Amino acid sequence: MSAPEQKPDSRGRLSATDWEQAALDVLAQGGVAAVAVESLARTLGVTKGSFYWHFPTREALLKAAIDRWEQRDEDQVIAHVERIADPRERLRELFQRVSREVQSHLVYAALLQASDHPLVQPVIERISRRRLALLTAAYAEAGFEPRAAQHRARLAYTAYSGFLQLNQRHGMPRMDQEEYQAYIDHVIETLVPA
Amino acid sequence: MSAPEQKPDSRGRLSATDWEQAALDVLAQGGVAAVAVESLARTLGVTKGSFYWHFPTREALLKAAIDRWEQRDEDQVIAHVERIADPRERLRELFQRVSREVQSHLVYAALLQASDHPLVQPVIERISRRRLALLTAAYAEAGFEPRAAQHRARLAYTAYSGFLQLNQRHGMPRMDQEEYQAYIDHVIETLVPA
DNA sequence: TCGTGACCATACGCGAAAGTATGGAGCCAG
DNA sequence: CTGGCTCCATACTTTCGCGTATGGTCACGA
Repeated sequence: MSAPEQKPDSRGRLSATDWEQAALDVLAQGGVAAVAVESLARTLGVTKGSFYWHFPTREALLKAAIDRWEQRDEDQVIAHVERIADPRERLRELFQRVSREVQSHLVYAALLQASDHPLVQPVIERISRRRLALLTAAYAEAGFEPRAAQHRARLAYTAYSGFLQLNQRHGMPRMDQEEYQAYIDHVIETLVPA
Repeated sequence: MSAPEQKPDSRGRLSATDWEQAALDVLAQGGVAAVAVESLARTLGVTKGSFYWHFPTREALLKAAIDRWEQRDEDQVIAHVERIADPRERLRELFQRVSREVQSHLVYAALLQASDHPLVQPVIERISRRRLALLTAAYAEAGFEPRAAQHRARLAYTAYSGFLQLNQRHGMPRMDQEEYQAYIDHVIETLVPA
């Protein structure tokens, strides 16, 4: 999580990938605004001169990092989850993954916070559609009418995204593991047909 | 919504209240970042010189505007809603108010987006606690076990806040009035005991 | 060894937005 | 009519973060 780097090339030299990874780290914690080149450079132990060799602009880094995240984490989660047949299990797995794989969801929460940014707006829209479609299909498959499936999917998704929002920095007495599990169970019990 | 101002004093002179109101307007649409003094000054037809007479700093305006909003809208909504006896009606009324009184909820959505800001963080935390307590009490009153009431309240609140997030600028094919109503009905049907 | 290219440091320019200094126009009490 | 108070304009300084210009170092192949 906080290790120096992975490919020490020969002696401290960095690659574009290193910058993208570092960008994702600070993005998960400080939001989009925290992805600043001079700040990142200090974190990586170099100066701006390095950055502008690898990337033409800050936006380029942001885009590269987000694309990287979307491919690596997001697609992987979708692919894994959509293999589960039972929709009840599918929803459970989705919410369970919020506790494990914290990093990925922190990035998503950060992107949600900055959904007005012209660069993340299409990403959020894309992911929202995909996840909503996933949930809608699951509910339809579980016997819901098309209209009801859509509504229930929207409810589940907004509950998920609102949950991420609440468990951000702003207070809200951090739930412990036990209460969290109990909450997840309650959600599944409420949003998934018996 | 876009009227010049309400208290033209004698000839164009502004008061601190005018600035706060204008700040809330742009806050609802452009978020916290949109509350800039020179931009606001242009909107009001004056210059920065005016602003820094009424307020010592930009943060002061932000705080005053948010406080104003919290007292005027938030407290009023809470007071009105908590008078309703039936929790089913209480929840329905809460979600219904998202369509009417758009302005107030837009401000809340904007504040949610900027929940990392040191000035809005305590506000969000305060409001979240209050609304969660309201919902928890309602569910408890409706016969839920204390633990279940807390969970259901959390689910309802996160669904609400996530819903606000989805209906921001970022795409998501704007629901029309009919579909919106159908969705609300579905939510109530799902989250409120028969 | 030489030189070329990858990677980085240093120093600067620049634009946006906050905040400051100061003066001016209008109104009201005396 | 005059002094003072309120509200605002103009011009300036400061800060911060992006981006640029330019040169330096180290490795590696010919």
